[in-house]
Amino acid sequence: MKKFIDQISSEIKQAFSVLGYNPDLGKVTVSNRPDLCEYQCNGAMAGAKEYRKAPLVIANEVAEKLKDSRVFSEIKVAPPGFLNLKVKPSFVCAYLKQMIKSPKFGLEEPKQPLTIIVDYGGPNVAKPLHIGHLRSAIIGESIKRIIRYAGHTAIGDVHLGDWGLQMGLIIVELNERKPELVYFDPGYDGEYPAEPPFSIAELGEIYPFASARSKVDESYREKALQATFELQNGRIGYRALWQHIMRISLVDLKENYRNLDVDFDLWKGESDVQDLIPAMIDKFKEDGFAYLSNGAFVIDIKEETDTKEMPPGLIVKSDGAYLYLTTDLATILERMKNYSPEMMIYTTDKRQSMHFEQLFRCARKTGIVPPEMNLRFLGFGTMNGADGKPFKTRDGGVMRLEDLVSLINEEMYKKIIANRDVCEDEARKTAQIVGLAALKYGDLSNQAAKDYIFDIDRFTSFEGDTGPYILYTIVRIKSILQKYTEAGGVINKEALLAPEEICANETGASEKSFASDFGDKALMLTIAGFNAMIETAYEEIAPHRIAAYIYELANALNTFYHQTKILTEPVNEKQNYYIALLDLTRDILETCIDLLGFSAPERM
RNA sequence: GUGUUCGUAGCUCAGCAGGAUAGAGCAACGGCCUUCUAAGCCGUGGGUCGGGGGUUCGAAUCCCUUCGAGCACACCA
Repeated sequence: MKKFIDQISSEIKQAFSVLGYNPDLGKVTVSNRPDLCEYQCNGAMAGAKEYRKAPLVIANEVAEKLKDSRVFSEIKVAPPGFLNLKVKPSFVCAYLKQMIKSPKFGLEEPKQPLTIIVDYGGPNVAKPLHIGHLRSAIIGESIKRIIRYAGHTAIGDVHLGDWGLQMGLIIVELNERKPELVYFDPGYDGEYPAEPPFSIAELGEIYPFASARSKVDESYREKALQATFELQNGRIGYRALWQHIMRISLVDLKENYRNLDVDFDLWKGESDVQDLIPAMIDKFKEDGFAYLSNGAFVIDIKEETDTKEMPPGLIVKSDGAYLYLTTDLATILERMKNYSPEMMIYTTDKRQSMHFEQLFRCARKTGIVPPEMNLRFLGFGTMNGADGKPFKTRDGGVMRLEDLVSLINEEMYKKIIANRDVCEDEARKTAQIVGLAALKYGDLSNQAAKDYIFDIDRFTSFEGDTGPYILYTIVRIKSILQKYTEAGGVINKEALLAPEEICANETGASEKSFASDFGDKALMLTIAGFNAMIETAYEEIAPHRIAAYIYELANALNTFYHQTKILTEPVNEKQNYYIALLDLTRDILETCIDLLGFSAPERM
């Protein structure tokens, strides 16, 4: 259904048009002076020059034309030519009723649904997930859900880093520690053991150790590079070892992502496209895109309009090994073949923007994707500690994701038992739900591209613009609705009568006695903006739009809540109306938090 | 050096296809619970939107310039 603001706009546009002005001048925006009006139109000022008339004259003409409008209860002209608008409660109620009947609260389905691949998560196999992986998972998951809600097909791919140097490092380190293992014997031709020669705990410890050593020990690093090369070229013992690493790690990764309520459709990785690479590179050479430079194969991607140096894309290293770019290109090739998507979105740290610029240019230039293909890089900022520097543990190390999650859950648990009388089990469960909301909302309420300060005290606070505050609002609504139905009430979703209709049944009450200028009007208008907000969030791929919206909606609800006694309301029509409004607000809030990737408990 | 992102209240952040008095939250201060969850609501104080130019009737928002910060610049991912 048409957006609320567009419906208002078309009313004004028509007036402009009838008066002989450009209808586009009638565009309406939400007021930035809520003390004066609900919506405003600035078209009279914008059109003054073109029509050589004073803006006030134009504005007055339009206001005169609209004085019997079915939409507006008030149209005022303010110098130098603002049109200040208030909407009739009956008009808003009618809109809300229609929202309730429409799927997705009136969000229109796209004319052409797209297939969009969202590449996020990006964990490296055998490396423990740390907080650096958190943002990719949280943001990507939300984007995927937003795309789906907007009516498109989204395919989430975790895109594992399972084929790079870290594998070589692990192999070399393992060789140092357990040289007797058959995997390292080139002459071995028997079956390899089914049981892995290490535990997940060992694996988690081996990588950081090896990585640190490779940075100070040149020959060690050389060995790791060599092992990486041999793994990629099919050394059978290394492949067997790699299988073990993969199996153990994946179990752990899936567990971690499940705890974050992050879910991937595809568990593809760099290794999955290795078979495609040789042919792909041959084709690049054949077509004249790839050429030899300093012993490596590169693709030139400079463009005439470039104002910066653009290094060529490196496809094959001088030692014959492949790189990030190679694998990513092959991945695009495979995705095109399997899913023919219209768009691909990559959610990684913004420091990789150069890489993606190279990747996208290579893909277009070599024809792997058609020129009109929408390839988007959504780089996010660094998560910093309270000091503004990259977040570290107290002893200066990188914090593990699971440690961070339990830290927050513990904090939540303490607050819950301090404030409410609940049993241990429920407190733990609630802490987990609220903790995840705190974490995700804290992240997603910021613009993704910016760095942000991760402040555990702030995020886990129940006050202000936080996840827990949003959940608290939802729980409040649920509590009232539950009491209402327990007392025998039946929720009638469509009981949204306009105040004048309710007042018709109530002697002596005026429309002003409630609704028109009070909390519930603001609440209704916020609700009416839902579909417009979702459209923006999708177009901008911006979860923080949703966060801002639900904060506004929660505020409107709480204001309404405090000035209205709902369960004790004696007039039936009024109470039904309140209940319907609460019910709708809860539905929308829960829909929105689901798009951000978390949920609300029944009580907290 | 080249490019890029960004400088908004004491702190953390919104607002940026130009609009009226620049908004929230935290922190500070003051009110509101015998009645639907006070983890809430209402209110007060706090800002030359880094500086300087320009475009415009009108700029935090667009353009130029300057200062400051982060990040990236072929054989890691």
